[in-house]
Amino acid sequence: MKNLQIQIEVSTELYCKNPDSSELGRKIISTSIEMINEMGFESFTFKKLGIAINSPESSIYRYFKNKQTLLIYLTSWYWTWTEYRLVLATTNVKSPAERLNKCIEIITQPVEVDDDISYVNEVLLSEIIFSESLKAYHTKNVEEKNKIGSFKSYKSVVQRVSDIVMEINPLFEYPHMLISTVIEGAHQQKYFAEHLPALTDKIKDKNAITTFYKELINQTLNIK
Amino acid sequence: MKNLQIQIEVSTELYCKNPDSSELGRKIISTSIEMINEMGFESFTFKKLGIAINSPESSIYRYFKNKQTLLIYLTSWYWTWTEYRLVLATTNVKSPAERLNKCIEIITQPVEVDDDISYVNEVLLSEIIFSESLKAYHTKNVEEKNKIGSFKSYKSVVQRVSDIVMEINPLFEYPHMLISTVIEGAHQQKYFAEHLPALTDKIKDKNAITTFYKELINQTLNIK
DNA sequence: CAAAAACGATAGTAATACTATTATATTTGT
DNA sequence: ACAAATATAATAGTATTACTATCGTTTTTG
Repeated sequence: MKNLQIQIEVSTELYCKNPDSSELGRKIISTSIEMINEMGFESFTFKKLGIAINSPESSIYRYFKNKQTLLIYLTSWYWTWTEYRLVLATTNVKSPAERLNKCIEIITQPVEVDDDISYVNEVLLSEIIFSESLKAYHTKNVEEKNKIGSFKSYKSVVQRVSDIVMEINPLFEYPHMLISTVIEGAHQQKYFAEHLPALTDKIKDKNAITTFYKELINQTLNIK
Repeated sequence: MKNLQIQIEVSTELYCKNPDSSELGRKIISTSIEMINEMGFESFTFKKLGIAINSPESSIYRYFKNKQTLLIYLTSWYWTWTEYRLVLATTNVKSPAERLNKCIEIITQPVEVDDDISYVNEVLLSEIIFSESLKAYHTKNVEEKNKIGSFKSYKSVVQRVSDIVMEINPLFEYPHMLISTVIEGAHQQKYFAEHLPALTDKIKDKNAITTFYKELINQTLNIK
């Protein structure tokens, strides 16, 4: 059941040629995920990627307009995949509070096991999302990118979890604010723990961040 | 009382030559604040700044090693200044809950009036902090920058507000997480409201974000 | 008023983020 | 099986960015 193959569809606006459609395309995705993880998004370039996969830079440009679009592609893939995970984890769970709890776990924790089937390493990809995804939408051309649907899958995840919040507390005025605060917060806190520990607290166990945001939500929505 | 001049001291590690010490230095600061606001940090370059202030690019490099360091200088200035504002707003307020409330207002709202005395336009600077400051520490060399004290003033603000949280609820385990979540969250929500509204909620009045985070904190700490 | 420091003007470099061209290899429709 | 279409490799080239270096002139300061 765990290993059934699902096909992640990414909006056609996010690539020139679908990387899923060829060997080279898949190599571009899998290798870029590894490289961005190792060197960070700024240091990563198409030239370096070309050398790593033994293809000229110009071939990569046939798949992606530029490296920002590649990052958006990756985040889009991640959030589409994550929405599947949310659906899977919440179907047949009656209690909305329990469903919300499950969702918070999924959105606040990096992925720990790769399914080993596709060319996308989900563990490394989730690391990228946690540490680099905000660079996908913190640019001068956000609105343009947003207009062509670049952030649709992320927004969809926020909407889905917000819907559960509204189910629990229909009078709560800021469900989207709450959920995007939790998602972005969880990413940041992990980053702080690794690089700027003074901005966060001693992480006793690896679930501390999830625990914190669960509590935050339960208190805010008066659950239990 | 409002207009008494305070001298903001920025760590000497953050500049080559103190921009506060010369006409050119002050022009670099005031003009870069305007330009970063207008065009965003990515589009801003020392070459463009040089043209704007009618000085060669190389003169700017005599003050700042590079544009990232300039951004860190600006954020450092802002947080040092903000800590003064926090002190001013909380001295002689006995109730810690009331002090915390005041602090949340200050850290979640952009500045609205400039003191018109110094060469630093605080209104524009706070806009930069809200929309661009995360770029100051989201780089490959964060730890190196952190080691030389680049983020000291930001950490100091987080610490100060966390101390109030601990005063209110000494058993609360995650005061720094809570406060940095609120600061970063407020910045992001403002950005979302402007560029990606689906990730936030209808902002009825301009204090909606502050209201949201005040409530979040009050609920989390069981205040009132 | 002499020495030091700051500034302006100009030039130059390596890296980045692309675009363009053309020959070769591979796929695919019939 | 083969011609046509498509994909890729190889190479070259451009504009911009992020600097560094040099040097003559002005300004400051002890």
